[in-house]
Amino acid sequence: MNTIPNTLIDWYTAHRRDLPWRKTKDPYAILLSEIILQQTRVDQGLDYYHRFLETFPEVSDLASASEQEVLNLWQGLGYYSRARNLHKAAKRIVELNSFPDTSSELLKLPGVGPYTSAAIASFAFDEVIPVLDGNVFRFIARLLCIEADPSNEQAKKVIRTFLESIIPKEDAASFNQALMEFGSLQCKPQKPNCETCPLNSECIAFKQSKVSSIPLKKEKPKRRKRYFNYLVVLENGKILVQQRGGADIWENMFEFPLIESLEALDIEDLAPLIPNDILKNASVGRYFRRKKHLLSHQEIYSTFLVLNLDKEVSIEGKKWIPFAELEDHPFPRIIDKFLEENSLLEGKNPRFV
DNA sequence: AAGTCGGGGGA
DNA sequence: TCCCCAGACTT
Repeated sequence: MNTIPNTLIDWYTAHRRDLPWRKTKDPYAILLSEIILQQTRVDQGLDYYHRFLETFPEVSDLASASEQEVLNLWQGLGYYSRARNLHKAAKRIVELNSFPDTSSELLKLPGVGPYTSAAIASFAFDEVIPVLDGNVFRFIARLLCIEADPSNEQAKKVIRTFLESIIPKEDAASFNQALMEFGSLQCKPQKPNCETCPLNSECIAFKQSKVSSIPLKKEKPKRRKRYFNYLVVLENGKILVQQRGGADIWENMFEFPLIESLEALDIEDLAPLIPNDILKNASVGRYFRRKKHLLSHQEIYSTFLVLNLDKEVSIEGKKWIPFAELEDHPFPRIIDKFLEENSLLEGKNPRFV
């Protein structure tokens, strides 16, 4: 008889991608990969995984780094609370003197939720527990024809119960890998290849022609519009930056002095809002008009106004850094793009000066 | 239970 | 443009 697990494992053997975190049992490396891959496609996270392992080969290396170093390495990947929590988790593991080796202990680590704790417990410690990520939800929801969206806790419960009833006691890890890989490559979101699917005869959604409508989609929240007017304040090869606070996007990351407004501002509207301690010594340089930057819940319109100072004045809550030290500071993409486009990351004077 | 947290690749 | 990605945390 050909059970679902057997079918999946056979499919996996034939179609699996060669991914680095599948070649190790090191719980730290697996933790790293799982955190990086939260809400992130494999090809987007791959380089970060290698860089983190190279920079911090062991969990103790990560634990003894500064948060700024960790955020700096995470720069560009998004959802930066993952980096801050990963750093906290590493410190916790070092304190514990041993790596948590059960899903329930792993669940206590910051940034480690139901999916990630199950994944690490399964892949690193061979615990018999099913993983339930977006790929698995989609696959099983279609197989059982569960018309719900992925945030539906009741549907997750049904799916978990089903998975627990079929998960093999021996090599549950391969079964879990196969589950996710199948959801990702075969039972994919758009245009799944149902005609050649080895499970189509058992797929209720397929029989009922409901595959394309499962899982249900949640109505997308509207993006809040924000207007970020950045001041690019320069003086003798240095630039003025500040660190962002909490309770907002990009917590603890750096940016230029910011004037946020509820509406789009013209440069005439902006001028009177520039802090006096900056403005009084400044000559106004180039003005970069609005660009749009999309986040999942926000739509940010940015402008950049260059101000050249003739002497370095100290400004409360902000610090001057030489161009060459920009690369040591974690910036959100909106700032990093500006730095790139104007050659500021090369330690030279920017293009517009 | 709903809102918030990034960024990018592909259709 | 829209969709969605190896989700978790806060409110």
